[in-house]
Amino acid sequence: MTIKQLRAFLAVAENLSFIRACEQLHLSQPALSLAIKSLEESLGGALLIRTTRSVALTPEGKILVQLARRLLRDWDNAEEQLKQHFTLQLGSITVAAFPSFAANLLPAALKIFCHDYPNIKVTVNDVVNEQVVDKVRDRHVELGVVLEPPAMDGLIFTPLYVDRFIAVVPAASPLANLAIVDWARLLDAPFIALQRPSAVRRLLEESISESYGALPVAFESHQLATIGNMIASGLGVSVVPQLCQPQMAALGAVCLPLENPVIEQRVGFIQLTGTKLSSAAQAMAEILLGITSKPL
Amino acid sequence: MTIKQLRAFLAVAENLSFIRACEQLHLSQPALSLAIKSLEESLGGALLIRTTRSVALTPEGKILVQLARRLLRDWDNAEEQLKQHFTLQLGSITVAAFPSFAANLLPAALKIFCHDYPNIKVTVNDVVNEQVVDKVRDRHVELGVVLEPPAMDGLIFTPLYVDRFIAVVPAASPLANLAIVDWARLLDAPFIALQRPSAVRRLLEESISESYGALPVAFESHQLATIGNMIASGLGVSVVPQLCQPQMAALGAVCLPLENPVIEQRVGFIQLTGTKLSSAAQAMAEILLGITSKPL
DNA sequence: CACACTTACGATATTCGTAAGGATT
DNA sequence: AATCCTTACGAATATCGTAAGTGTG
Repeated sequence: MTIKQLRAFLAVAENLSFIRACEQLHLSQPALSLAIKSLEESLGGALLIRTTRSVALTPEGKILVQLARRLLRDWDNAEEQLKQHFTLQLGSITVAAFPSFAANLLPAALKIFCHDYPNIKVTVNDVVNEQVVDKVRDRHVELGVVLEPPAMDGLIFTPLYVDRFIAVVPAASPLANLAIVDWARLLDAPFIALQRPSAVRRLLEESISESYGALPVAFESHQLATIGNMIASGLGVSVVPQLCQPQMAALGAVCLPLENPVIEQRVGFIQLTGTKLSSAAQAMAEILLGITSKPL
Repeated sequence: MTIKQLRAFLAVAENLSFIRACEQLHLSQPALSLAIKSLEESLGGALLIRTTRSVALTPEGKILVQLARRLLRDWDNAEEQLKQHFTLQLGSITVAAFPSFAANLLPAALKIFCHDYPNIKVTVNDVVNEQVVDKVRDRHVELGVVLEPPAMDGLIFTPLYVDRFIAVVPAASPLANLAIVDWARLLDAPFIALQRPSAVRRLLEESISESYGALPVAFESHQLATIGNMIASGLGVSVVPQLCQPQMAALGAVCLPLENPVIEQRVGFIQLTGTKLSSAAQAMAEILLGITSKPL
């Protein structure tokens, strides 16, 4: 029994005519006749009772009509569903991103994605960098945006751009008018840091420990917005990824290039090795690449 | 997308290996490779990610695995179910028969049928002759056993045997020792008749009205067993189809050939024209023919 | 170099359409 | 005679298996 045979049978059964079924199936009469015959042979009995003037169903044929309707409907639905997944008319993706990316760059990507593929459900996880890696490993998410992590066994990292960290100071600070600031001068002011665990916090500590020892943390918060507000209020200064610049500026803090040392860190997305991204995730990855290829 | 392709895909997906799937499918590697390739092309995207050393599913492939399992299971079930109907391993029939047939000849047929086809459900309707015809017409039953009815538009009648009606008298009756009895002598005794509506009753009245006028009914009952018992008790005599002989004899009544006039009536089964009997009903019909071909 | 999948190609099997046949209205 | 289904047969198509190719461990 094949799909074609079953479609042929159902067409004949519903029309009670070979000729009308032929038109519907775009098939010649003899081909249809043979198809039905071979179906009957494969099932072991007659399905249709043909007189030259009329076509009728045998009792077994009636049973098959019911079965065939359901089988073909399910078949077509499944086929259509999968095609829609490939053509991005249906599906879902889950993405994780570290907080500063999720807050600053991701919304633009999501906007484009939702516009281009309105029928795909997107779930976003805004978690600290290490958890992004974990979630990709655990298959909780298909795609993760991270500050390049040190160990990535079983993961593929695709770089998006290189982030150069920036200093953030109050507008009233004497530093605010400098074209560039260096760490020595920056650390004169009280330092407001992202709370542990945070990849940004860890990076800062690792980067300056050699030259300046421990980070002199005056205030801590998990939230970038809180840190931005604290800086804007003159409570201290901070260092954040470049991509936070718009957010910090919006809160009234001043952003400055930073040197001695310059802190650069690659940002990219990760996926499991050995698995291919779904068409939907692939589309998302391409949008991310498109967004980050433009200068920030 | 074809059944073969889907089976091939599922085999590969479950083995995560083309080679192992080949053995399972009895197919060469290249053929399998091509089958998967054409399936992917027809669906518009990759389902499997092959490195030379391993085979993995794409996200869409995982979706299809779920769909394919269900589709193929349903497909195979349907195919098997229909084959079973044809091989009489599954199915059901409904038969109607007029009461004296249902009581006397049908049980033997049912016994053979149930022995030969234990998995087919049989429903029997024991109703008066006219209702047998109605039930076949209404499609309430597929097969009906009747005393040949006068009008049979839309029905096909297949004769089983010719029934010659017999006289039934008490063992104590002077008639009981005759080799044959005629109506004139029989009607001297009180007549016990089947109650209307009954084809047997109607036949008797039609057959003797010319020679003897109305039937002199002393007692009436719907039940053959009751009539038999009444006769055995000496309350009167009756005339019944020959096929009731065993039942009447078992109740202690004496059966005699009857003449002047001889009443003969064909007994057969009816089915709707334009419809073929189900394999199960066909088998039942053949058993009925077998039983009635032997002398009663 | 051994294994696993893919590509190439000739052979086989199916399926198709045209033409002829048969049966019923 | 007209209609509708079936059978017959040559042609197009699809599928298969053998053999060669490719890439990885």
